[in-house]
Amino acid sequence: MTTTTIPEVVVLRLPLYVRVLAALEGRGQGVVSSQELGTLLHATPAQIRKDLSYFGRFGKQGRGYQVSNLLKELRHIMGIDREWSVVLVGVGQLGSAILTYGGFAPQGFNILAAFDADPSKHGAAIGNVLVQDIAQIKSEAQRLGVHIGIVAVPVSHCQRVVDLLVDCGIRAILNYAPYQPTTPPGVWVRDIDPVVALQSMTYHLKTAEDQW
Amino acid sequence: MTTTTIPEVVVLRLPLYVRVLAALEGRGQGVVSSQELGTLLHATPAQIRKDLSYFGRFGKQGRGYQVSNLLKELRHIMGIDREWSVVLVGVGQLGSAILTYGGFAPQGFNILAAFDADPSKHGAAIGNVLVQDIAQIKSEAQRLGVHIGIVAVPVSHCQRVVDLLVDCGIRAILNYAPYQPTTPPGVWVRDIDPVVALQSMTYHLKTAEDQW
DNA sequence: AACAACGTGTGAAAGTAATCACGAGGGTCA
DNA sequence: TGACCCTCGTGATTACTTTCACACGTTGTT
Ligand SMILES: NC(=O)c1ccc[n+]([C@@H]2O[C@H](COP(=O)([O-])OP(=O)(O)OC[C@H]3O[C@@H](n4cnc5c(N)ncnc54)[C@H](O)[C@@H]3O)[C@@H](O)[C@H]2O)c1
Ligand SMILES: NC(=O)c1ccc[n+]([C@@H]2O[C@H](COP(=O)([O-])OP(=O)(O)OC[C@H]3O[C@@H](n4cnc5c(N)ncnc54)[C@H](O)[C@@H]3O)[C@@H](O)[C@H]2O)c1
Repeated sequence: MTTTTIPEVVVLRLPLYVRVLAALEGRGQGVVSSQELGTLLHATPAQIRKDLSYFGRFGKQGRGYQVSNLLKELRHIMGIDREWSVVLVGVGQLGSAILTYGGFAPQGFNILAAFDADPSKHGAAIGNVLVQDIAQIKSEAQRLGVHIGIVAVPVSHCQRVVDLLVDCGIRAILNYAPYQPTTPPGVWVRDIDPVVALQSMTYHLKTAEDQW
Repeated sequence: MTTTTIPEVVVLRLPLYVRVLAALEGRGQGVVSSQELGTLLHATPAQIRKDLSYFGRFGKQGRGYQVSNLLKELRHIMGIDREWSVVLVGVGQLGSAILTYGGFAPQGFNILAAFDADPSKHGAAIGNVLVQDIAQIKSEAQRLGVHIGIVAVPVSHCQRVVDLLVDCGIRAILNYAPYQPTTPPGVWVRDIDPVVALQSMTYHLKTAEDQW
């Protein structure tokens, strides 16, 4: 058995592949070439083929890839052909918006519980969940069999909340606080920070301006 | 004049450098070594030094970097020592949340106007801005001298809205729709999609599970 | 003043990732 | 059936990134 370990860049691209394949399927397209996928993904055909070849041989020479089949395979590879249990920590402005956002559940990410440190929020119902005391998180997380945590607390609390989630056995964390928490090996973190995204663009805007 | 072009990976890291330097400054720390920065950024000291060396020689041997000075320099390099004018397109659930989020203005990103296609939203005041008709965007963007656009419309409208922004002369776009729009060269786009972030983690969760 | 400890800046080396380019098949149609 | 056009999968190549390792300046100590 030849288990090559997959480059992380490839793993980061897989969800994008799934996203466009799902769009193609929704549009009723049966077959797609690496050429066409490349155009849709702003990547070269060679990169698409190389990426997919890490996982198997899904295409047919002379034709391309069968959309529905490739989609099914990739979903399985990524582990998104199943449901994942998610908890949210921090039910403020952002946390409330996340709870009412309808984009997670259809993708198999079910936010089963929400926790906050502020007692005045406990018992409130937002989206489909009841806000609970953060002190309850360990027992609840274990009871619910939670896989993933979403962090929406102020920067100053980010690290301690992440530590808490790790202590609950959670090994994947989506972090909205503008801070990179430290985690033990085997715990995955993705940070979302729109300000950082904006700032990496102003560098280019400025640089374009500068060459007068 | 030796103008090496800066690797994009480096540009993407600069905002993170600024973020931790600002925290260090706020905490009153005067000097920092590449070693310590590396720890805070989960990077090697060598990488920090190499990254900074693209832009100049900011450190002092045997000591490290003066926090406030390095911060000032990086802010200037990134073009975030000034104000940027931003418009939002799509004032729905997410768009409204963005308008009321207090995290952009302190970093110099001023959302000056918001546009929506739905007439029933026109005239509404959300955050500090009035929602206007999308038809007005070109004249308004030009009047306001807008640099950056934020897109929060449904996927189906993403490409056309992006095209519109480009037509307004905007060359930096923060896109929240789960779709990668096509843009002409010289236009910068950053996509934010929490689902994609989650999906790239489930791959690892699944893989960890699989090795029983 | 000599020495030790420290930490930068940077070429060189090692490690990753993207692209090239081509053999091998699949599909189509006369 | 065979000629021709497509497009995959992949080793080889090229390009890019990270890490190494050390000369050299700075600070502090005796
Ligand atoms: N990435 C993004 O798109 C984005 C957008 C908005 C806000 N943010 C960030 O998200 C975070 C929250 O922002 P917000 O506007 O919702 O702030 P907020 O103050 O409205 O909400 C924070 C919530 O976290 C709770 N909290 C604090 N410490 C806690 C703890 N230890 N355990 C559990 N709950 C705790 C508070 O009680 C509060 O309800 C901030 O870090 C902010 O910078 C990110
Ligand atoms: N990345 C994220 O964190 C995140 C979170 C939530 C939603 N989203 C995405 O953001 C988008 C908006 O989500 P939402 O929940 O706010 O949806 P929504 O339906 O509440 O809002 C969309 C708004 O866009 C407006 N709109 C549509 N077409 C337009 C056009 N051509 N010009 C101007 N305005 C137009 C609509 O009138 C509506 O007000 C969706 O693509 C969604 O998937 C992303």
